[in-house]
Amino acid sequence: MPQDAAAPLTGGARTRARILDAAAALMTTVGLTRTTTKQIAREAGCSEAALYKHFRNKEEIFVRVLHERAPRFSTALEQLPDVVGDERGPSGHLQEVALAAVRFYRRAFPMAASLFASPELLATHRRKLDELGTAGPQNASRQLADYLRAEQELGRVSSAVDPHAAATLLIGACFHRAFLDLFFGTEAPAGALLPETEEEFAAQTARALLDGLTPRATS
Amino acid sequence: MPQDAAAPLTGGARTRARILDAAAALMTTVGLTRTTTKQIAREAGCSEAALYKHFRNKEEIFVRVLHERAPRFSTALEQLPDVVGDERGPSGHLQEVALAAVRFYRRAFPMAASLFASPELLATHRRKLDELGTAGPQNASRQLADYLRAEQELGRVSSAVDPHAAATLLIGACFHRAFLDLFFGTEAPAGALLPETEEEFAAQTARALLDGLTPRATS
DNA sequence: TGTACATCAGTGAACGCGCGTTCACTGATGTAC
DNA sequence: TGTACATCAGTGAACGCGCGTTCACTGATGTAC
Repeated sequence: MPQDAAAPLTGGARTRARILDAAAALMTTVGLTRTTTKQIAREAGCSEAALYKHFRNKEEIFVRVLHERAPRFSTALEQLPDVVGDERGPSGHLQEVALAAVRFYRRAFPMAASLFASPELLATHRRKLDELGTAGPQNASRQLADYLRAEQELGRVSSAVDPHAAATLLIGACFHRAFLDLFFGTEAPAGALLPETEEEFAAQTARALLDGLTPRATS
Repeated sequence: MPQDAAAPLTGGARTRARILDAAAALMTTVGLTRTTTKQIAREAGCSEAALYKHFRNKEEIFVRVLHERAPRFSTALEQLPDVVGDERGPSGHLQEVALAAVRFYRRAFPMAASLFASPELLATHRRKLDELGTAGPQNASRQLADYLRAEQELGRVSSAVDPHAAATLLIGACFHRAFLDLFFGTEAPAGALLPETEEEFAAQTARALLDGLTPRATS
């Protein structure tokens, strides 16, 4: 029986939670393979031996982190089916999704990068995602494409375009932006490499997607 | 005096090259921190001790790999300034850039992911890129944006759109697609997660960017 | 109520292994005379 | 030409350190009678 998330954690469950929190934090800051059991224990405030009361070994800790601490894509994406055709319109919703996506990817990227440091862990994680069916990194653009398709049917988005390709553009841009954020770090880059705030980025990117580039003949 | 790349490598330089090749290959397949000096030596066909005749330590090997073996973005991107206004048109060139970008990122991504496993290495690499000035992950979209801006001035691309945002969309989509390729591995996914070939992806994505989504009033 | 025992989260200290690195050495090549 | 020496890429074996993991143990809590 899984622990009710709302119930206060007692006894061993609290230590377990602290271990997962510590591992998740270290994973995103110093990376998977640089994270040692000693570090996890120190950050979790317990002994190294305690780790092995809750997890079989180090790899299981990271597997559980991926399952229980991986950031979830925000409500913006999940609520898209409910906002089809509403008064706000595709532009506003695309912008909101873009903003949520950048923030999500910035938190998820280090974990994803860590996976590439450990092929077995990547395979394990991929298998779990397959079993779940609805999760996985390809699903953000799929859900966004569904929304665009629905808006197409209402005539609020041009029917000429491939919704999947358009969704891929937006999600991809956010993914890339998150990478750049992480690559250049928090400090403001002197050369103004990333001049926009993330809000500006979301607005400009969503707008560029909707505007398109080709001049139309005024038929 | 740097070694002429065309000249045949002799003596020590050949071993050095084999060490870098081996380290680059392992870096992209098993990841930075999983790569041991023993593995590098085995793959390079020399002793571990030989590594230390050519490099101060293990980290220097990876630093040199990043400088000397990092994949370069293909000619497609560098030749953009020369194809402004030519008969092929923005559509064809965007498609070509997209294809080159996917292939480039698929090779570069594991190296980038490795950087996140080692903050010091990331800082070192970023400093070097700063010194070089013209390199770095933000430059692909910058160069593409320059091309779009030039085509705008010729009236072949709508002047309503932000070239930087549009370039960001295309480059980002390619970056994301490369990630998905790597995440799901080479084997064909049963659920048809990535239905398109990379050529189809490039064509559809470039086309979606040019088409835009908003229906225009026929003024 | 007290007593005897079971359970279990958690610990300090130790273990062995594999890692990056260094050591003393070899053998081939170049060079001065 | 031969001889003596310098240089240097490369080696096998060893080193010490830090890692993940295990061990015997403790102390708190629960429970049966």
